[in-house]
Amino acid sequence: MTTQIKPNKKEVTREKNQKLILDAAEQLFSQLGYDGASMSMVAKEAQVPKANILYYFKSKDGLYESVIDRIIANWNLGLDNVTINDDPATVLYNYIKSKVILAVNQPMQSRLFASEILRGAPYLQNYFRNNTRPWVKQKVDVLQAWMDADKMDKVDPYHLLFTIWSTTQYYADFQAEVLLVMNKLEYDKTDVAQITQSIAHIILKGIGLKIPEQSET
Amino acid sequence: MTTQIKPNKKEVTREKNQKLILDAAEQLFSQLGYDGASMSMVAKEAQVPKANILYYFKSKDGLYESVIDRIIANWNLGLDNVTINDDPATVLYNYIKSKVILAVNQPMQSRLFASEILRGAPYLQNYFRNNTRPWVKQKVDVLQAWMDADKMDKVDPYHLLFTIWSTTQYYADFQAEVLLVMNKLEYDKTDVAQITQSIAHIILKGIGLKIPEQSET
DNA sequence: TTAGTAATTGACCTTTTGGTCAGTAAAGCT
DNA sequence: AGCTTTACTGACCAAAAGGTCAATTACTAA
Repeated sequence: MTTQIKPNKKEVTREKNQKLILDAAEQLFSQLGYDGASMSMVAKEAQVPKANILYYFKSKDGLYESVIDRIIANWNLGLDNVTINDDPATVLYNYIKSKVILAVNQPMQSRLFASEILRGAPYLQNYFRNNTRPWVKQKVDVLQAWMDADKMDKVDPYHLLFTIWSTTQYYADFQAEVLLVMNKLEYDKTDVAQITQSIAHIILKGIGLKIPEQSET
Repeated sequence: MTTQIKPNKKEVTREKNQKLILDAAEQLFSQLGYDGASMSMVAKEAQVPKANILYYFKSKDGLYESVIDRIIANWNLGLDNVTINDDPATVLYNYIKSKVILAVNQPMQSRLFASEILRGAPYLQNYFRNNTRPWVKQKVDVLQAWMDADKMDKVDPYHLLFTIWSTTQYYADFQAEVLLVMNKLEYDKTDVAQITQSIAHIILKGIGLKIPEQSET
């Protein structure tokens, strides 16, 4: 006899409504920024009374924080379990590729983070301090080891990471500019490959590596 | 006998006050974004009555537009007068260097543009269409000519430009993140050189060029 | 000087903002 | 079923937003 988990209607509807609200808030915050999006807009978008949002999330700040927390929870920084024994070219190529795919297909979250950082990252400070910084430190060590072993050029590993982040995120955060300059209405399917190829070519060759053979998916 | 330009006290004070207001607005908009900065904050910062701002600039939109216009007026896209006969390495190295210096020393304007683009560039659309796009087209042609002449690797010239823009601007727009990750309080004097060197190394080598000999300033 | 015009601003207005709260509805429990 | 507790929400609020305007204060030109 399996232990039946109590359905608990209350929790179910609460979770459902919270998801509705968080989805709407995420979209609006990423589109309009913290100050640009209002509680009533979120309420309207989520088709939920405004007071309900306040009931769940206490305040606008609370809602915003919850949105950020949820993104972080699903946020994979990538490059997991990289070791000195891995092949730098393969690892970095895949990292670039995955970041470009993310930037083109799911720009919202990147933009939310971007607008948050632009304002001094009031809500992300702890995240950067406690998560990103140690994560970076670890990758930097691996990069340094690769350099010491002459597997790649000696460049500042921090700036190398920033280079990868900036070039890839650019296509999400500055999408409007990219499209205007290139005179396009939206990214098309060939763009992901084109962008990945260009960035990977420049960065990998730039640190003395070769683009690895394409692995079929 | 030199033609004496009429002092015209009215114009003088108007210009002086407008500068005061625009300076304050530029700072606040770049710090807090369009929605985050209010007219009364600008008034307080500029030490001018709020109604005065409205008198000069008609509306918040008008003020914002004037701020952007002024930045654009002083905005030098760089890479002027580049021709096929120039040396790609020198030209691109100097471009990267000047952009890094700008990013580190005057991040405000870059951030204002960034937050504008993040929101879909409502006020910059025309600028991108009428100025940036043709400017880019011209540089792209030169880059393409260099590639055709085998002076550098064949990569998509648009994405090459985006790569330069993204990597350099990153240090202005995402300064908060960079500093947090690197555990610094602010950029120091060595950073400009360090950043320039890292970016130039990766990008120039990445497109088959060599960093030119340092020219003394 | 002085009339005419433009510049300036304190007081005021409407709308929207984030947020509260008292009352109602809906579970949950025995 | 009936009682308790939690979930919900319409109505409301003070503060702040952007913006107007009538009255006052400069300037300028004759």
